[in-house]
Amino acid sequence: MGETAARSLRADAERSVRAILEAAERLLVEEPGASMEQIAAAAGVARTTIHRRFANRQALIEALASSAARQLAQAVEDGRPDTAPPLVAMHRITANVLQVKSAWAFALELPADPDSEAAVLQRDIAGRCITVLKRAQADKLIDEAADLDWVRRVYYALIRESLHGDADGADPDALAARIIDTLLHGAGPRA
Amino acid sequence: MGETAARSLRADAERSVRAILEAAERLLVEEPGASMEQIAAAAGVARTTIHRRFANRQALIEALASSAARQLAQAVEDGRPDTAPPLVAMHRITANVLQVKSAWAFALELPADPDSEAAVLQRDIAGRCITVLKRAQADKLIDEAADLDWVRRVYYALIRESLHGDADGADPDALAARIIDTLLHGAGPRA
DNA sequence: CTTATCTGAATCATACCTGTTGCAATTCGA
DNA sequence: TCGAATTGCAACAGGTATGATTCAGATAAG
Repeated sequence: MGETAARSLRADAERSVRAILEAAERLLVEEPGASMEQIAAAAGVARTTIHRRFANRQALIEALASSAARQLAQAVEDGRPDTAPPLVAMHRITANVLQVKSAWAFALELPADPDSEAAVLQRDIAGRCITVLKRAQADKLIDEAADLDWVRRVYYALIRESLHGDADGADPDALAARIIDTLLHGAGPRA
Repeated sequence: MGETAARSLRADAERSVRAILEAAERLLVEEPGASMEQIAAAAGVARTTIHRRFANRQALIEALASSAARQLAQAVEDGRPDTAPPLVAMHRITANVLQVKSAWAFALELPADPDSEAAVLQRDIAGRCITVLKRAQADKLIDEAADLDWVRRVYYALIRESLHGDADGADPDALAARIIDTLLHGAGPRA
């Protein structure tokens, strides 16, 4: 259990798994120490059912991280990082990522075991991110001497900060615009 | 117990309190759920001694947060935020803060109760921060239309990111320089 | 419809953490 | 030096989380 993709779960079982993962995210983001009992209750499921699907707490957490990472990767992909004009791609990706991250904040902040599926996906995503930044650099949007890894980290930090501070109601596109603008120009006076 | 300043603790008792707080920071930053037993062991102290000084886990955490917040406030103050030239103050404060934050990462990331001493201090510090930014704005270092609260949040995020990613060995002044540069100019091409 | 699967409920055993107390030994401080 | 404060140790009580097991009933699937 707790594997990447259980082979052909019955429909109701699959529904249970989803409910459990969503409830876990909802509770753990508020209270990282929440008990399996509480998670089960929030999922509208018996505690035994969780143990049937996930061998232990650890397995549940890992499944949560994998599931969220997969959605995040999809969000990035949907922004066409390889084909869209860099600035457009950055905007779209940022807006998409903001939405996924606001829904799976706990799972995506989790310190991942380097061998886990989640970690692999996160590395893929970081690679994609660097790719986009390189394309932006080629378009003179980013200084040619810039350290792209630092730029990527700043980008991540801006996203995180946007999520922490602003009410969920805020328009993702507006937030994305502010992030990109800050990333490229900082706070200094405009030319 | 667990008060802001215990009145005249005996020398050995004060040493114990310090050892406990330092051990708590050291362990909790790695494992937020570490038991009192583990903390006591790391502090070279019996578990009962912790309970003598701090009524319960909560009280220990709050004392930890207060202690760290006080040190952070001191670090900011040492940068002369009101009198030094804005750019100098920003550099000095950033370097000082980096050092304190790397030593008390757990305590300073703690979600503080709005009424706690730590929260009050954090608000004071944020105020000081805004003050410096205003002075920088008056000196044309920051765009006159900039949202200073957002700038402050970005500044915090850059500090956090610097701490997470870079080995502790890195030179605080170099990190501070990069933070300020990124805050003011972003990643875009230089004029 | 019939079967294989899934679920909830009830139990059980185990382990761990927390907070308290009593006491003897040690250490600080005046 | 003498008394008070502090500490370690041991033990205890109360609580809670975890995981496993069993079984009868509900539900999806072919």
